[in-house]
Amino acid sequence: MRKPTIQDVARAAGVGVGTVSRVLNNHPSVKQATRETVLRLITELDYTPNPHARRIAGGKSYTISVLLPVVTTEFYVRLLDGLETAFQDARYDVAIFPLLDRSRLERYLGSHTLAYQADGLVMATYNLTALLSERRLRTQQPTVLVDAHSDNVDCVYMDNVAGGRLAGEHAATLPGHIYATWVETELDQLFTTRVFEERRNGFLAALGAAGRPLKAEFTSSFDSLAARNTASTLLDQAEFPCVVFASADLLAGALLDEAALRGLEVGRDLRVIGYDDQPWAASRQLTTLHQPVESMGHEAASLLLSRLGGHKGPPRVRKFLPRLVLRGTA
Amino acid sequence: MRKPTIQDVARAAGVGVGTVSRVLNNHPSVKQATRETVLRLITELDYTPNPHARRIAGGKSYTISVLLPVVTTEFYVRLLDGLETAFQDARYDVAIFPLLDRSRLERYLGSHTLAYQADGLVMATYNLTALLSERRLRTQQPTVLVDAHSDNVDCVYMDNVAGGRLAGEHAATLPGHIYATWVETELDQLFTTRVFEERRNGFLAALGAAGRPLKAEFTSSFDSLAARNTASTLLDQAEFPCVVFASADLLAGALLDEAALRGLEVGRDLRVIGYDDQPWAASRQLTTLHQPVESMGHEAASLLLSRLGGHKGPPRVRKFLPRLVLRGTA
DNA sequence: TTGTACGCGTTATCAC
DNA sequence: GTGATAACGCGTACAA
Repeated sequence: MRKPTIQDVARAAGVGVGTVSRVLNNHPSVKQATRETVLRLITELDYTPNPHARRIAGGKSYTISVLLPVVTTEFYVRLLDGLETAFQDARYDVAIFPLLDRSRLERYLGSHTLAYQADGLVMATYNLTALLSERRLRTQQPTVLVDAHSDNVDCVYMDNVAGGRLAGEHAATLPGHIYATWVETELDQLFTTRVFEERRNGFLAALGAAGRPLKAEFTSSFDSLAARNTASTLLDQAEFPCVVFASADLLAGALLDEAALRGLEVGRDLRVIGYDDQPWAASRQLTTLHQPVESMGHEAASLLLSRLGGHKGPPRVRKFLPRLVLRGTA
Repeated sequence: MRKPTIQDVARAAGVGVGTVSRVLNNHPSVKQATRETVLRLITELDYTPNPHARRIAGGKSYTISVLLPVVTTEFYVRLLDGLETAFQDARYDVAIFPLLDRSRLERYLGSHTLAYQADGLVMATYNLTALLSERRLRTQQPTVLVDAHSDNVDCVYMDNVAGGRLAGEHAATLPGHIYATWVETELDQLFTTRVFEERRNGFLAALGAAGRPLKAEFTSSFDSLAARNTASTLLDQAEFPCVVFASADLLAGALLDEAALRGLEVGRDLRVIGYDDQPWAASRQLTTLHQPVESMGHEAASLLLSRLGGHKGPPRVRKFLPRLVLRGTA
């Protein structure tokens, strides 16, 4: 059986194709009753618009390219979730382009994808605008940066300095020595991120303002084994009671594991502040910093969609603040 | 200035649009002279066909979805290179769908991408056919598995057992105790791979056949810090001369670093056999196993394209053999 | 508020 | 071999 087309829906609903199209695109000038009839028949026939036909008729691709580094992280899953939800509501497709390697960026630039496949561009974590603009011939499509800074294009990012500060301010209210663990910035082989540097700056500033010293700090790479080792080293050297700012929940989790092994009472001998609010954080009572990542993705989409809608004006910046979630561990 | 269309090319070349289309699609029935004229004008006008128009006219999406786990690895870069090159030659687009998370698979299934965006499916490393077929309503598109096994669909993969065996056979010819290092199989948080298990099986079989014992083995997670620690531990315990099969070049590299630090003469006191033949392997004289990953990607594309071309018949299996590259370290 | 008809840039099917 | 021309499914201006 053939896939139903807009014609089929129109015929079945006893209206013209124009009306169906208007319903699809949320045109205000459709009578409520008609709209309902059409919508009913759309679901009844299980009709889905053909995106290709739409693109050729509309002269747009209704597609957004998302360039993002390849790191399996809660962060990117949630970011994509926010982006995709918002874009899908606006009937835009999202084409993900994972940057595994510098050569892959070349491939993206070289393919004709760029020219046809994307009305807009979302770049996550890395600001590749310079790289792009020097290579791009004509297609200078609207761009928004996520989790990155720029003076030239719209961008949204998390305020990691503020997050570190929140952690520091809270830590300063707690008794005992203060420790911290950071993540090595080599997130993948090619690029680096500065988020942990920023969290550290905020944290140190807050401690300084409160007149509390940082007893010692430790660095780990971002994997569970290394996290466990770092936790072990820290607990070997620590004087109790103490409070540890683990700048990623992965590190915080390892700390909790190791503490349990040693019979330390978390929340008393050892207090832990995490960062990320991973799904498991609540059940383990982890006090941590929650980041509104989906909202950030949503906002990024809004900014881009407004540009696609013709919005002119200077680059806009949206900063998102993490929120300290107080639970049992600190 | 508007993008040139097939009409513009036809007019400029003094031919009909049909002819231009035939040239584009490599139809044999075009006179050589005409073809050349058309091709010249295509480049002159900088014409690129509109893929959306093509899709609606052709009734196909000319797009292949590639589902792959998110691991920043030489392997996937090269695999994608092989796949994309082959598909682009056949004028197919590649839509990459990184599986960051189980929820993302749901998103893929839920979107209408599946129905419209893909004529075929490539699944790398994980066999998700069961998951897909139970969810899919009608669109049962041709599928090929890469780096995974299946009895029901075409698949291509590297013979890791053979690779381990090659390493073992070579190791057995060398003097000294034999050690090995493996990688923890938790490649990412959700799925696991069995490649190291397979390499180990092959390696042990070869040693057994040669009557050589394996003195000791070590396990590391797949990151440079852990690799370095493992290398250090191994060299602490090893008796020299010895030969180490490092089942990933990352581990082999760490071993070379650590050996240099201790003043060990590689190729004499310590012999190292790696696996992967990373770009840096040649310059460091690393004896290692080279995998024809691009070829594998190319073959996967060929299998899928043949199905799209109407090929019927039982599932085909293509096994690719790694090749031992003898350099200085062993 | 709604229906009709045209156009988008291709491919495919005819005749020539 | 090659040139017209009819689809393909949708958006949209225009008329009603």
